[in-house]
Amino acid sequence: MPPSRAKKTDKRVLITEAATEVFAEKGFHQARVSDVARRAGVADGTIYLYFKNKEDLLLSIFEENMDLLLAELDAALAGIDDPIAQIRTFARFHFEQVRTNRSVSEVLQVELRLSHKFIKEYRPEKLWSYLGAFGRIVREGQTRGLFRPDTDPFILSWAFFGALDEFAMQWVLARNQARFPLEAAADQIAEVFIRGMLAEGQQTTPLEVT
Amino acid sequence: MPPSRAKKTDKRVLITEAATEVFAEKGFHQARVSDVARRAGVADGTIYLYFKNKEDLLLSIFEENMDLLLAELDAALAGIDDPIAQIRTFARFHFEQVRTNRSVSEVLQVELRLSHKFIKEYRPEKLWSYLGAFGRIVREGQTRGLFRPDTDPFILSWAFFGALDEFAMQWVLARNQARFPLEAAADQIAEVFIRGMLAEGQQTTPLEVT
Amino acid sequence: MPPSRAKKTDKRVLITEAATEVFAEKGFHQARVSDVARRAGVADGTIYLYFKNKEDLLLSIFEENMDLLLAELDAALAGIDDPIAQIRTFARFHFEQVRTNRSVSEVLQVELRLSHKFIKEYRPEKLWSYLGAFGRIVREGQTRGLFRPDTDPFILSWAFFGALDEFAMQWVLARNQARFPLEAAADQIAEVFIRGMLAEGQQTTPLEVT
Amino acid sequence: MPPSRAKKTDKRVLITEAATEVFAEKGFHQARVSDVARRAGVADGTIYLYFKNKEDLLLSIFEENMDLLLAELDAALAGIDDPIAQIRTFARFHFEQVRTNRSVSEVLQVELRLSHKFIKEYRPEKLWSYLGAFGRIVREGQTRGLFRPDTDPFILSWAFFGALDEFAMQWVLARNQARFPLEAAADQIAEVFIRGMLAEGQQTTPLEVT
DNA sequence: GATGAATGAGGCTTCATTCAT
DNA sequence: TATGAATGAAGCCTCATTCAT
Repeated sequence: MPPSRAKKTDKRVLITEAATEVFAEKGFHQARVSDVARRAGVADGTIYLYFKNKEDLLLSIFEENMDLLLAELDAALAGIDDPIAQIRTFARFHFEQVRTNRSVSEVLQVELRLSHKFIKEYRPEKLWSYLGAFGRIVREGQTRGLFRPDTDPFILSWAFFGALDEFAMQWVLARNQARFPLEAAADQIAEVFIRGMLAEGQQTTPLEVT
Repeated sequence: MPPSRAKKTDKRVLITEAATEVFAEKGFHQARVSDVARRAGVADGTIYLYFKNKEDLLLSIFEENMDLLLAELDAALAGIDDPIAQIRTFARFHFEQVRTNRSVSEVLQVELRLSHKFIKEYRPEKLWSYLGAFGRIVREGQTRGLFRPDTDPFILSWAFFGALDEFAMQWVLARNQARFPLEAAADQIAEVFIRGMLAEGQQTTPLEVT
Repeated sequence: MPPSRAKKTDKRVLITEAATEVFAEKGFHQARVSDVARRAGVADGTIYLYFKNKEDLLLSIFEENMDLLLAELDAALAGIDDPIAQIRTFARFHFEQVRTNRSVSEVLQVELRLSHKFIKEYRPEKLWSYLGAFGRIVREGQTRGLFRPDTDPFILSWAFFGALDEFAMQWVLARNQARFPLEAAADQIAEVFIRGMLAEGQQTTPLEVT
Repeated sequence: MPPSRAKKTDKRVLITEAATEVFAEKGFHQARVSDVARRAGVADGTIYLYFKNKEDLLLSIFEENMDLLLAELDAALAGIDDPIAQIRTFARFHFEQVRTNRSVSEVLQVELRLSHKFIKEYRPEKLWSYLGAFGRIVREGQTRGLFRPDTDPFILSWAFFGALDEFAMQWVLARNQARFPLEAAADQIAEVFIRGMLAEGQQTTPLEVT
């Protein structure tokens, strides 16, 4: 890779990471472009070499982080066959991401709203893919007779995501984060959704301890 | 009621309602204070007789509607003894509010969360009592041996709220709202949480059709 | 005096006194009309029954306080024949007023500037009368051969007033007012001006101790 | 000096000078920031790259001119040994500055004093060194037996400054400036203070004509 | 006379974006 | 590519004044 191209990439990444942090700390509207520039160690104008405008920067963060998230989710679910185990893994995976990339998850929360509301032409398809993974698990479970056929995968996808995300948000916001134990929550939420969808006569596989 | 007091009250309400509509339509940041004033039929300055600043106006909308919401939630749950029925009622109630007060919901769901101050300092405390209602239902169900004793009412409160709230937000934001059927979602989500928490050997009471 | 007229007079005085205090504390531009109203215990609108506008209120304070000041200065100087003694009395009188009516003197300081600068048609003739008293003393001293004929009463009037007023201002502003001893200053300043104007061969009358 | 630095400096100076003129002409409160910007030939926002806000701009004018003034006063007094001659020079210097920098004086004399912040928090400290020069002259005169030992240098510093300053203000404000002859005033005021402080048996050195 | 809620013009300030270097 | 000084549109908010009661 020629050094010039490497440099270019570096700077873009630098800006993206800085923006993620700044947006997470101050909120998108409260954050100034020059804050991002300072944090990234570049000049204000440099940002406009890589992004069309402030909003584009926000969407890019969303897109890029979701790409990463999706790839990792796929990897996490890859080796698992049992839908029940997959749901548990999904929940744990989500909270692990939150814990590891706190800023990222904070920004995603906000963007979810911003992108829907103000950017009419923008559709958060990456988010749908994320949810789609849960929908597929449910449908697979239904096919196998494991889950009730009358549960709606689409509705429950949003519900499951909302449940995880709301708890994650509380954890992010909490002064005392011990009040919001992520691991316990992952298992509790997964368990409720699993049992809640279980067909008559089926039973939960035992929870594997990690 | 003396006319002068009535007038005073009217004007505050006028402004709050106008602000709710305008914020819902254009978004908080895109809305100008003078837009709200015009819609309310008052002068710009009048707004500042009742609200400290633009953000205070936004937070007041939350404050006032939450008070109302809590009172109505209590009323809705009041006559019901069965925890299972209460959960179903809770879910339906939440979505009914969303549908009935669409502008209000839009502001609560979307605009408020873009306020950094609201998110970071304000929200958790005010939601506590709304969530508390669900927590109480779960604990009562546990006491009666209806729900598993190993479910955590606190975690599930946030999860339940998150599930409802996320779906409600999608409905509010959706261009095609038929994609997000509120009644079906209420029952689906309630059912999953109920079954998900049910103790061994217990069974769901049949879903009453409204 | 009919009670209604007494009442009217009372309220005007109330407002004037409140305005003097408020203007002294916050400055004319920083003070709000409603501050004055609150301090006076009247409604905002009431002020406009007695004064044309905020500026008129300021000028009225000036006029009224200067009337009082002039009358008292005349009384203080009345029984004194010796110009030298009169100058000493003038200086002491000025500082006594400052000490007694601190707010008044603060406001006069500011108004002096405001009135000159912004109210083109306004001429602070009351101030000129105040200064005129000093000019007359000087001229009388010259007539009697006590003071040098080549001192300019007009110039020295402003100089004398400036000397007194600047020191008074420092006293007013000082956190530690002991640093600015008014009595000592009165005598020092009077003495310098007296000796400074004395004709050759003349000598100061001894300073009477009060 | 590199061109970039020169340009930056230029713009700050440009703004300061424009502000001085505009404030002198219209008064601080009547002047709009955009007036200053237009006069300086810059955009409104540019002013805020160099000054915190409008009042900071006003205070900066004071700050910068006082620094200059002090340096020039020191230079003016530098070659003179005789305290009496120094006092005359001081007075002439003060009025010469006023005449030469009329706009600056107008701002310092009038506008600054309408700033509550300036008056209450700022002024005394900054004047200290200007006044200190006079105090040192008096003390030197006392040491040499030229001035009475019972004159208080501190009190007379303020008095001297007040005398000069008051007359200067009248000159600045006067419609007919011939009424306030600066040279005559310089000599009159200096003479009064010199003779006023002279020890018994001492006599004034003759006034050198410039 | 007295009230004080309402008015609304006007200005300070911010900050995303540009562009000459 | 990178810079960062400069831009200038736009909007929140203040507060002197009015006027219906």
